[in-house]
Amino acid sequence: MTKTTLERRSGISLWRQIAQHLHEEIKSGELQPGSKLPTEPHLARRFGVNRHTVRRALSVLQEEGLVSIEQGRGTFVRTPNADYHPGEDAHLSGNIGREGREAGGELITSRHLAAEPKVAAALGLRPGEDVILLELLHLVDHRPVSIASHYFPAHRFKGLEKRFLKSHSITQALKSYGIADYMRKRTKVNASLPNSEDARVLKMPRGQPVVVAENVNVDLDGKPIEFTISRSAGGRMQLMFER
Amino acid sequence: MTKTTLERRSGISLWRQIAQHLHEEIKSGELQPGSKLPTEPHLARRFGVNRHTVRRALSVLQEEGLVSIEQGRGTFVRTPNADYHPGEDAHLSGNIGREGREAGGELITSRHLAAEPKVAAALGLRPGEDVILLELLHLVDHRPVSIASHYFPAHRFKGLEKRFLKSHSITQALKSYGIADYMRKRTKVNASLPNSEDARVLKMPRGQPVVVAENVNVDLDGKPIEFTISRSAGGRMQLMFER
DNA sequence: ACGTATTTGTTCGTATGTATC
DNA sequence: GGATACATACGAACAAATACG
Repeated sequence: MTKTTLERRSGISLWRQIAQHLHEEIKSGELQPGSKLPTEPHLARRFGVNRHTVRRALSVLQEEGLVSIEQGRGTFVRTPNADYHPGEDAHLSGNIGREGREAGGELITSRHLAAEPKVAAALGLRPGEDVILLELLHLVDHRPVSIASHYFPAHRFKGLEKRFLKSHSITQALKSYGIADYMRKRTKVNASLPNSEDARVLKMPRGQPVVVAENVNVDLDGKPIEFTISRSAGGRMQLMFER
Repeated sequence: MTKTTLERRSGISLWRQIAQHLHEEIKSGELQPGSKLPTEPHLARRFGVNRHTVRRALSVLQEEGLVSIEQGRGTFVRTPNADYHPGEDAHLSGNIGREGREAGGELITSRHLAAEPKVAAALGLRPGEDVILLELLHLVDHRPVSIASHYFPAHRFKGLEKRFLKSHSITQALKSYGIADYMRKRTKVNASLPNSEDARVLKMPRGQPVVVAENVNVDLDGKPIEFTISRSAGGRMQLMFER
């Protein structure tokens, strides 16, 4: 048992430090999935804190889904579910129009950045290529209901930010590049807890989930022109797919 | 300050009882949105418990989004966000096939019950009318990914449970009632945290959100025949709407 | 501007209950 | 039944953020 020292009166509470420490040990593989963590009294001695402090940290890991705490048995590293990739047998399919996206919203940020692998793959680019990000806040009745990050290949849409501001409509801006029409190619829907920034902007508690929808729009030739990730406050609005 | 008595060693922990009590006071409107709750020491005296016990209960309400706790200021009833009903400007539309639903799954429960208002409205019945509930667990690679509650009007589909068990397919069972074909009318997608039962069945932590999809299927005359509420483990599978 | 009271946040200590091994 | 391990509850003290005179 190596005693791990924490920084006391550092401004960061001990349970947060412990949670972060254990989080990293799990993510790094030092603590293998399925393995049993040391007992609470053991961890308390290791970190030199009270058992309550350890319990507070463990409850955070449980909420994150990293461990499962089982009374009388112990605390175990959960088998990650990231290794599962949804196959053809686990999805719904259909055609989605592009209604609703015209409403646009308030522009939060607009900048260039290097495409992360996920964005690059969606847009058919190489990771690191220049992309434009427009981040819009969607308000309904003066209440924020969703944030959407729109990514575009920069080489094809130089100056998109300015053209967007003229009409305040993505569709209009794209038209000025000769994109007469485009269509939604794929939409993936998922749920997660909001990061602190999204929670703040959406004025929602971090414990309340958001619906995350990712979709790719392609032009009439089938080339990807836009990748969107939207986060909608759970309970505040509902994505609706209607016939 | 009216002292509220709790049931000690009733099998339900004190903090749960307090959380439920305050939850109801908020939902009933006894505690108005924006109003300040009594201080923690005050609540502790009122319920005759330690301040820690009150804090545990308050943290639950905070995670539920019912209150916001602010250091140095107090605890306040949050303005509810349930008063927003998504309108035409806040939805996506499109056609959704019914692929993926054939995969069916393992039957968890099958019973009759009185239609709750929500179910009744979806099926075009009066609240309290007899409905059949089939609850299916959907497995992929031996891992549970979603639970779906399927509601049917009982008067139209007598003995549906048995017919379902013969083919293990809802579509097949409906065919035996002369339903040649039917279609998805509307799908609403949302996110929430799972109840303890769903979390247990899906083998997921309660802190991790689920995607909740509600949809109504109608026959070729447009009459509702099935109302489905599915809960999918966030991160484990993705609903996919594809062109 | 400052000090003080109020209110929530963190940490420790202790005791007892409940589930599992 | 006994030992182990997590769950609940109480009490005390101090820290940190806020409100107020």
